Formats: sequence, C-alpha cells, structure tokens
Amino acid sequence: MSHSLGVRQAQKQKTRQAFLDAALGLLEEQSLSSLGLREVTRAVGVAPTAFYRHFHSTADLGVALVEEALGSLHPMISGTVSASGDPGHTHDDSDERIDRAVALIARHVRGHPAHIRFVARERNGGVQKVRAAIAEQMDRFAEEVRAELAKQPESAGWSDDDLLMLAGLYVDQMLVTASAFLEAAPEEEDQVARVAKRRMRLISIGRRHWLG
Amino acid sequence: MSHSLGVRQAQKQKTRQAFLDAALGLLEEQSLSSLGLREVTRAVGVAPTAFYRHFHSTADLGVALVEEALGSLHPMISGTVSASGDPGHTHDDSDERIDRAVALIARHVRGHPAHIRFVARERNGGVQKVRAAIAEQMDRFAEEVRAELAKQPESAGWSDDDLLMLAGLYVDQMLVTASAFLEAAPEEEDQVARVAKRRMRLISIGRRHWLG
DNA sequence: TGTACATCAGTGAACGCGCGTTCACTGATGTAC
DNA sequence: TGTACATCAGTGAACGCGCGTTCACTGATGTAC
Repeated sequence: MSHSLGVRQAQKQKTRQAFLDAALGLLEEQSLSSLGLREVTRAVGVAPTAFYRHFHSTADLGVALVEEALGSLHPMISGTVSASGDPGHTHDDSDERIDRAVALIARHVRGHPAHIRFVARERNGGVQKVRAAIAEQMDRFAEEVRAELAKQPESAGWSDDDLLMLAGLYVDQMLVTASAFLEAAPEEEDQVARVAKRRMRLISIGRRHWLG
Repeated sequence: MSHSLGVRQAQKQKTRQAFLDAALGLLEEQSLSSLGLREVTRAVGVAPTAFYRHFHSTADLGVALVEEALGSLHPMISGTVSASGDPGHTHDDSDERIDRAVALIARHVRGHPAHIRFVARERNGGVQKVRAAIAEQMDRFAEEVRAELAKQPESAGWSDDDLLMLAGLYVDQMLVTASAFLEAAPEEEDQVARVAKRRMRLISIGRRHWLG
C-alpha cells in the first residue's frame, strides 16, 4: 500500500474528480460557455463555495477536462498509426491498418463518448483558453503522428513539412470520424465506419502517389 | 419602386435582421447555448419582450442564423468546385483549381468571419436543433459538390457513393480550412493557405488514383 | 378622400428564480515535540 | 503514545444582479366602406 498521499489530499483529489465527472455529464447537453458553477456543485452534492477550492472558474475546469479527455487519447493515436500488420501477412497491409484504425476509433468513442463530445464541441467553442488547450494537444498529436509516419518506408523522400501536413490531415480526420460515430444511431455505425475507411483509403492513396 | 411589403412588414424584417446581426456579433465570444434573450435585445436596443415577436427562443434564432450563414455559402461552394481553367491553359489545371478554391475560401472568411465562426462553433455545439440545421445544410453542400464532380471527366467509372464520399471529404476540408483562416493571425494566413492547398492536392491525387 | 375599426410590433412593469462571489465558520487531518 | 497547535476542504448565510416570461398597454399601420 502506498501512502504517497495523505487522507486529506486523497479526499481532495476524489472531490476534484467528482467535479470533472459531473461537468462532463452536464456538458453532453450544453456548451462550456453556459456551464454554471452552481450547476456543477449541485450535481456533485457539495456547497457552491467548494468549487473555489479546486478551480478558479468553469473555464479553468474546462482546461482540466481537456487534459483528461485528450490525455486518454494519446495511446490510441500512436496505436492507430504505428500498428504493424499481423505477422504472416506480406501483401500491402494499408487497408488492414485502416480497418483497425477505424475500429479503434469506434471503440474509443463507445468507451468515452462524453470526452469526445466535449473535445469536438469545445474545439471551436466559446471559451478561448479551452480552445487554445485543445489546439495545443491536437498539434502534439499531429507531431506524434508525423514521427510515426517518418519511420515508415512509404515516407522515403518526404520532407518533414509534408509529413506534418499529412499527419494533420489524419488527425483532423480522426476527430471528424469520432464525432460522426457519436452522432450516429447504432444501426448507422457501419455506414459511418464504411465512409471513414474509404476517406482514409483515399488519403493513403494520395500519400502513395504524392511524389513523382 | 416595389411596394411588395407594407411599411409594417418592412420595419418588422428590419428589426428581425437587427436581431440576427446583434446575435452574430455576441456569438463571436460565446456559444449559442449561453446567449441570453435579454443580451440580444439590449444589443439591438429594444425591450426584452420584443424578442418574442420574432423568435420562440434563442435556439430558434440560431436556426435562422444557420440559414443566413450557410445560405451565403452556396454560391461559393459551387464556384469552388466547378470553376473551369482559364481558356488558353491546356495542361492539368487541378493545381490552379485548388489555388483558386483556397483563395475563394480565404476571401469568404475575410468577408463573413462571424458567419464562419458561428457555423464552425455550433456544428458540434450544445443546441441540438442548430446542430441538425447545420448538418442538413452540410449534407446539401456535399450533394451539390457530388453533382459537380459527376460532370467532370475525372469521375468516369466512379460510383455515386464514392463520389459522395469524396464530396464530403472536400466539404469538411473547406470548413476546416475556413476555420483555420479564422484563427490565424494575418501573418499566418499564407502558411494556412499553403497547408490547405497541399491537403487538397493530396486528396486530388488520391482521387486520380482511386480506381485501378 | 375621409372615417371607423382591426391589427400587431414594440413597451414597460412585475414576478420568482438561480446566478457568482464574499465571508467568517467548523471540524477532521496533519505536524511538532 | 499523547498533547497542543496549524492547516485547509468544505459549509452556509448573505449580497446584489440579470435572467426568461406574463400581461395589459399604446400607437402607428392596414383595411373596409
């Protein structure tokens, strides 16, 4: 048993997490810019003033939510791009990679719908600090994807600049796809996946013929 | 002089437009989901109750704004895709088409920044009816782009389904580009345009090699 | 053209309510000895 | 281990304020004759 945190600190973190969870729930049906402090404390079950022990404002809470939501995405992003073909397959595995990437996205959306909704909503939302936090994370994703792409043989001859352009295109497409899954009714999911895969495939074909 | 509208109707329309303009201004710095009725009437300079003569709610006003904002976009979309090369050019004009498309987008963003901001923001925003209105318009755009693409010789052998996929990719990319122009500082505009063009180019290359 | 009545966009007072923020507080947890 | 003091997460009352909505109204515009 680690006792790296005292009882007091542990309880404080628990309450803070309760704020984040409650806010995320409330944000399914509204934007951060209309989220009220009292609304959140009511959902958590504490006095309104308790809010100030954890955040300066709801915008501040929003920035914390960005870290939580996009932090949980980093593993997925890397996995999506770098996944190598199963051993035993020697033919062009890019279609398989795409299938697995889209499946990973669908899985993540099912597992963390509120996180995705929050990011998609606030990426262009009314709170500047939150927009900036999301933009920064998305830039980091693009940079990570570029690094993965750079390792692949298909990237021979590509400039870093062009790779970043391609990486950005992939990252944007991932969020668009995730958002489409969110909006889709269960029976529409297959159709969303089908279109997402073909978009990715078209981009990959463009990649293959980009040079020369 | 047409007198198709009485003085009363004309004045009412003028006030209604004042509501739309004022709301659009206020929405530069917040989301529709936090826009207040009194806030809008204050900006227009009328009594709060006057609002109800024109809209049921701010969500309703939002739907009207979608019509205004995306209505003004239809000409641009068609122009962007269908623009044929200047007479006298016989070589592959797709790079030129892309340059002109991106220039058109930049121009539109400079001319109607608040409209673009509103659409980008509320596309995934907290007001369901407005999201639906935007989705419907975007679907119409995709359909129109598909129709334009279908006329081009490059589309020989393409299924309608694949063309719609490609059209959707273009339409999404247009909005992403417009949104990037919005966020960009004046000196960053060139860089945004450069990346947008290369993305479009990569997609166009993917298109060219999609079949066979 | 003039008159009498109908329409209706915009008014202004009033309502109950939830908001964000302040402040002094309480009592469990942490720390020093 | 026990005691005395410090810390600080969460409390609860109070504040002034702007909110959305209701209602009966006013007076300019429209219409019928």
